[in-house]
Amino acid sequence: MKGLLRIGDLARLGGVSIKALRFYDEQELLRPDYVDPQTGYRYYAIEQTHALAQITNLRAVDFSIQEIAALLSAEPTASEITDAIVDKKRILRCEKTILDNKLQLADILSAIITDTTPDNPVTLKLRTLEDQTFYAMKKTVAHLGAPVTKMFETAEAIVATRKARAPMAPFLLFHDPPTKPSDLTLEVCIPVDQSSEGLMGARRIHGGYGISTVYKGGYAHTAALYEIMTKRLERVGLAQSGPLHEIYHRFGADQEDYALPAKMLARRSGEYLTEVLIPISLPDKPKESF
Amino acid sequence: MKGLLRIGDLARLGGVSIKALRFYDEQELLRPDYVDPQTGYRYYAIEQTHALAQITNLRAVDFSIQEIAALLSAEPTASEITDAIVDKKRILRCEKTILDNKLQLADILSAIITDTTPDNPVTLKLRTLEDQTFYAMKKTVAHLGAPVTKMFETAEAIVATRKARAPMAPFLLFHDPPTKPSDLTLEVCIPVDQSSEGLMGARRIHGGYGISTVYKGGYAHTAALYEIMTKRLERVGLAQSGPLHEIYHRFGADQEDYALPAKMLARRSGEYLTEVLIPISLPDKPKESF
DNA sequence: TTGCTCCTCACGTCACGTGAGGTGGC
DNA sequence: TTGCTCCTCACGTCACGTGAGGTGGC
Repeated sequence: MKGLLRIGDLARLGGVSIKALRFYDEQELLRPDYVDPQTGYRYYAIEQTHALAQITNLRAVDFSIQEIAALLSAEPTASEITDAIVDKKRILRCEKTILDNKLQLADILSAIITDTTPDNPVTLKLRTLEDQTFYAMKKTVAHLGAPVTKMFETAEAIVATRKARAPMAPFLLFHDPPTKPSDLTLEVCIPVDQSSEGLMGARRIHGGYGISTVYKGGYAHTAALYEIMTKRLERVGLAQSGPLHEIYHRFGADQEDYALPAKMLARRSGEYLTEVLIPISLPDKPKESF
Repeated sequence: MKGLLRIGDLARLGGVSIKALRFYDEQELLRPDYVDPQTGYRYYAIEQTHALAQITNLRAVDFSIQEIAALLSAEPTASEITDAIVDKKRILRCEKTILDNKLQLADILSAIITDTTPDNPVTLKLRTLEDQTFYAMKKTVAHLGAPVTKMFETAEAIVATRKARAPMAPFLLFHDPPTKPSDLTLEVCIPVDQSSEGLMGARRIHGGYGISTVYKGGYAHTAALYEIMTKRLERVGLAQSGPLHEIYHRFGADQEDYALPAKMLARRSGEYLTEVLIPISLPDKPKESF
């Protein structure tokens, strides 16, 4: 095969591995100019260094093999390729933001861990909060307990009549510290289907980060945990960026017509499962989608 | 199983999938508190939410399952964990730099592609240059041709006597534009083993980026290609950051005692394979190792 | 009882890398 | 002829996701 390159020659010229070339062949991305039917040896023309360069150029900026195949098989114009590169740059910037967020979370995690002492062993969890749609009812009440239960019953009943309940835990937003003795402004939140965004009173929370911890038993613990957590945030230099969330993963409810999954309910308060969550802000917000 | 969580409960509380929990079980990272021998059902204690939080916290900052298993199985102190996080941050920063480089390369690639016209169809290849050790001989010669051949012969012979030849293509650095009519300062470079760094005249190039193209045939093309490439760099706003490289992938050589692989050699100049490479600089340098 | 939860396989992901075991080419 | 190159399987990577097909639990 005079004038043709063997696979190893092209690999060296193109700065790729032989295995990569065999893979590109298999993927029909770069077929050899000639394959010896006897031996299976692949032979490439010198001009194929340019085809290979196109592939490696795009690989160098994170195009996948599939993307390259789709792009190049259509005999693209220069602007079609540069448009694709613009799209790819957007993705690369998203990935940078994700890394930035991880670096921030790493600092937060370090701080939290360093601050964990034997007399303060609560394991705090970094939480990523998803976007969420819920039905909200906000009120200022004299105290916790019965008035809040009433609010939840009313809210759940309203959502139930709309058949809009999403099977997620309901939660309570504290617009005042839970240690405040009276006139607490609270917001009862019932997750609803995304399709119910038009529902009166429906609200949407956008994603973010928080730290949280879960406990079992009656609600007496929340105030104490909140104090521990806010003190740690202070020591660690983190700012609370929103209202305290109390999330009811398992709780008591008398009425059966709420359309709640049975596993969310407990008969005795000793079986309750409650998450205490404090939102925190990172300087850069995560991009949620590519 | 009173008081224990089923896998779905823990998944919801921890914000992970059931599949993830089964995987952590299989990896012996988080075993259920109890497994029903009849049904295989996994049951978890509520305290395991904290163990799960440790895992998800580390996962959130890019620790692998193996790393987490190794770290947590040793009952680490707080500072052992934070040390590991510091290491991980270094890696995350490296990955950010890599993304930055890709973004830069994307701009360069766009510019190169946009600048490709029918009367200027040379496919330029983005090249990543590896660190390389070579034997270098620098001289100012009156013209190309015989004096350069002589330099290569001398250099190859010296390297051959040391048995230090690395099986890579030799190359020539142009410290003047190849279009200069006389008194060209050139540097002949013969790749040697890394172990030969102490060799007299051995030099090391550090990695970087370049653009290059390969051609077949006699050396008459280099000057013209250099002109085309530098003009394109100018139009595109890129700065040449080092001497032109002429890399001899397949070339003529009379003597047999150079210890060169036969496949590097050609009998007729029509069979020569030569790469013309211009180094370019990116604002940020790549980190070569983690 | 029905529907929901859980179970265990088995396979897919992405772009090759790493052998194993065997043959072709100069 | 020897050593180098090349060939084709087959398997591994990483942390699960996606079914298939079947059973347990309230």
